[in-house]
Amino acid sequence: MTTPEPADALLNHIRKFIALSDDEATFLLDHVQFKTLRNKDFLLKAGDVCHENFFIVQGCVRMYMHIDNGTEQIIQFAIDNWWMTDYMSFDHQKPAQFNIQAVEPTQVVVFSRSAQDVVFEKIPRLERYFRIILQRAYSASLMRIHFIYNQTGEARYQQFTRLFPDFVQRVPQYMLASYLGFTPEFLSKIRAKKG
Amino acid sequence: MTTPEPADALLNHIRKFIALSDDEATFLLDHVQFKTLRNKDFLLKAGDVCHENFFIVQGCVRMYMHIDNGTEQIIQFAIDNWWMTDYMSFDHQKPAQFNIQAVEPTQVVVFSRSAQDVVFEKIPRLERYFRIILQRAYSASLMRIHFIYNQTGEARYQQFTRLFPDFVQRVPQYMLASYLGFTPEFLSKIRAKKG
DNA sequence: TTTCGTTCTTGAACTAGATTAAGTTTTTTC
DNA sequence: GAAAAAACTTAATCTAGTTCAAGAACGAAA
Repeated sequence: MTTPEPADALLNHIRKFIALSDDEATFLLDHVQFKTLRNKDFLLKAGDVCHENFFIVQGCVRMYMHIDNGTEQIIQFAIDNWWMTDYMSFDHQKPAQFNIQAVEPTQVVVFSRSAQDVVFEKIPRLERYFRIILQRAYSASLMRIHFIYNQTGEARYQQFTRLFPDFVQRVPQYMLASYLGFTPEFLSKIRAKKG
Repeated sequence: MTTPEPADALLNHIRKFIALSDDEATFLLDHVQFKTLRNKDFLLKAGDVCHENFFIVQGCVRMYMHIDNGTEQIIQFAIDNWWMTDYMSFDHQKPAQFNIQAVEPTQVVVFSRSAQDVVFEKIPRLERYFRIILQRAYSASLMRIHFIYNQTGEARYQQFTRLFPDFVQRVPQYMLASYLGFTPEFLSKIRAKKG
């Protein structure tokens, strides 16, 4: 099985939600760029204004923040077919709070704020696509808050490994711990228990 | 100062984000209902399919879930000028996980799923409005996850009272505790410290 | 193969917050 | 305005998860 063309990955995903004529697809593709990232390459650094939205064709990126004690807090991962950006910065064109960085070799589609304005003007239906995407992302993040509040760290880890067994292999454990909201030491302890 | 007409409250809010002609406004208003809730009235009960999105004109509602031990987990509050629904249920037309209930006398605009389909068809620009709203709700909920992970319960309470001093008065403390992710007993302790 | 940096593990001491169980105050209802 | 219900407080005990500190394993580079 071959890796899909980045352009096809994007169009296929959009067409799961809205109809898009060939002309519209061409217009859209004329307004995006394709980019290949190595591990640890940055898409956004905290403090910079975020001018782009990113669609992950293949690979994995993380959104994170530096906190007080010199450590990092991972807010989110994005894998194949997810959009990721710092919407706060993207929307208001103010300095970003978050970093966005590849955690493995990753292919992305880059959709700039200015391109978005042009494309939405020409293809208003595309707003619908993003509305639906955001609706899902939003409700997923509310469910995540629910789980954070009502499950122990251990239960969250078990659930995560059950839902994304392959993904757990792809990122270092300390990143997983940060994403799940506890320390790497505690994750080690959880794993030790069931070996 | 008089309470704004519900219809005006909705139109004013929409017009902060997109242009809306008088004809479009009329068309939209023909497809929504207005509803007045008493304290504890339900907009949605877990298990039912959610067919509506709600705009809070004035008042306050909470979204919550029953959990294992007979207690309740509050996921979200919505006050004036916020939309609230169970997007998971609304989107897929599956049974809702959440309850949505008034916590004080509240006026809402009811925008049904079927009306939404009709209205989006006629006024595609409105998708833009919801896209922007959702973008903000989503990024706010990511920030919330960040704070849950990186601040103590006490710090979250202090921050919340600083940001929404009037709101703290409006809801019972046990609801605030649940929203902030700790027990009512712990909230009592925090408050005792600084009296 | 050695070296260096990064990631992972283990254990002991500690703390934020939960739980349980009364008791008290406030609000609602008849 | 009494009774019942709902909301809040206090204190003792308990635990999930942190912090600190050291060492072990792994991987990349040279």
